[in-house]
Amino acid sequence: MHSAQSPLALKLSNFVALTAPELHVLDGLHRRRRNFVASRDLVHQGQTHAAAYILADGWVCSYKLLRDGTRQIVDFQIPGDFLGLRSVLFRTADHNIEPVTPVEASEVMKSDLLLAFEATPRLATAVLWAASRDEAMVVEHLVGLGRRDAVERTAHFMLELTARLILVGRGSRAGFACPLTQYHLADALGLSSVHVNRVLRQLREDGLLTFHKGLVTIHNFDKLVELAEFDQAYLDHDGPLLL
Amino acid sequence: MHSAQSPLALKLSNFVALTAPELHVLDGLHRRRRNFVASRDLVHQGQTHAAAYILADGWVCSYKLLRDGTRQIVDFQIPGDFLGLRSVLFRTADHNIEPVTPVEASEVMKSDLLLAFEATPRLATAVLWAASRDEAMVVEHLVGLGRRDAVERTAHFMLELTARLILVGRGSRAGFACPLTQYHLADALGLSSVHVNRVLRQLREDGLLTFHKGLVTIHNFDKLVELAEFDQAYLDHDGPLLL
DNA sequence: AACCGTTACTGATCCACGGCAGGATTGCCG
DNA sequence: CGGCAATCCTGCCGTGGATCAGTAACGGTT
Repeated sequence: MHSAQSPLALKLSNFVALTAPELHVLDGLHRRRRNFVASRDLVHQGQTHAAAYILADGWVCSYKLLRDGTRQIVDFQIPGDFLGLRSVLFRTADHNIEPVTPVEASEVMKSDLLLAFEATPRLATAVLWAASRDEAMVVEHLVGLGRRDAVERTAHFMLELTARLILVGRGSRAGFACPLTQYHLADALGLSSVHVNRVLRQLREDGLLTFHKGLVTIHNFDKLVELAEFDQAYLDHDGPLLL
Repeated sequence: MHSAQSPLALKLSNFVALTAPELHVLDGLHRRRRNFVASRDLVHQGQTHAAAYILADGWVCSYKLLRDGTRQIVDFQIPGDFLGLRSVLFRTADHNIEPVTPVEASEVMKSDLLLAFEATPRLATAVLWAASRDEAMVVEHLVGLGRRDAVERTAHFMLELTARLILVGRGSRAGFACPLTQYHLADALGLSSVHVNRVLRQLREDGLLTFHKGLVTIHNFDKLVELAEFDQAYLDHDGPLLL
């Protein structure tokens, strides 16, 4: 048995108090460790039969490539997140997945997952809950791209990351370690990298947040939430809150 | 037994050839008919315990409201689509749902759905497939908001609608009946209604598509696909293609 | 008929953001 | 040490689309 809890177990324990046998089953999913280097695509558009993974360490991003060479990052995955769940259930992948950092992940096969779910239904519910939460975040992302200006959008994005990282014990309201470049931010936020730089400067000058040297420092959490119109519900989960 | 096939049955039959008993089960979900008038919200943000529906006739939209009064429409639902699946599985709704037209829908309860899935696993797979397809469309929508200009985005959106409507027999490559106003388009595309108007004019002047009097007429399908960088895979499904 | 609400359409002005171009900083590698 | 590649940062100018401020066309209601 591992000494430290996996990020996934940590995340799920925010929603249901997991029993020892459940934790054990979860642990069983983490055999078959694999490592990937940064920047070499892990999955690419059109690929059939990609595997699914649970991220143990490192960050990856899922993105779509456009004809003119630009790309739109749809989502980042951080430790504890599932990776390519959809593309394992269904035919070909419709997007690319690229490691942002070196990545450590556990390959999970469809059958293993289904077995685990059968053995521990509460686990299945918790995973579904987490997946549904991720989907809600994609929707928020969409809303941001459509209706928020660059500053609000960036602030919102940072808060979202904060909320997610807190769940896996890798961040707090004071900040977190962030391996993203300004180019990554640009591709995710639908901005040019030049403009991202300006936005970050403004956030810094307004005393809200600093993005520097792989470290995001939040100086004024409440003002940031106010500015971004961030839904606090993501953060206010004092203990397991599942049905 | 109903004389005409339900839009949902029609849609699913694009992916799996449904057997008579499967169709029967599907039909059973369509008891409990309900009607809604246009424009009065069917579900609103924060509402707990909203029901799930299968749309039989009419269009609805799901949107998020922002502080400044603007809104972002995340998706439209057309006949054959599920409605609020997520918000029935999980606690409170995080978005609003508004009928665009008068709507006829069948209320489905969690238990009914689960029973139907148990009885006919292939049905469950088909529904999952459809849901996953919808999710992919939300992602495409996101990409459009982030990285496509107004004209491309509008063109892409129209093609997406076309593809979806074809599946339920309410459209063709020549066009479809469209109850949306230019304000709806604006809220979905992240544009001002003024600009939507200009974009539609340009599409019309370029001989690509006309949006007039509740009718979308496509004049040059191929050029539209080219302009919007639309993924033809959505349309090329000659017969059931599911595992 | 006169009235009203909704939707479509247009022109003038403004500004958020993109594109380009160049400089500074860092870290890596021989 | 010097050279190279990322990444970060900034100034200047162009532009896509927002905003404002209307007009026009169309039911529907009384």
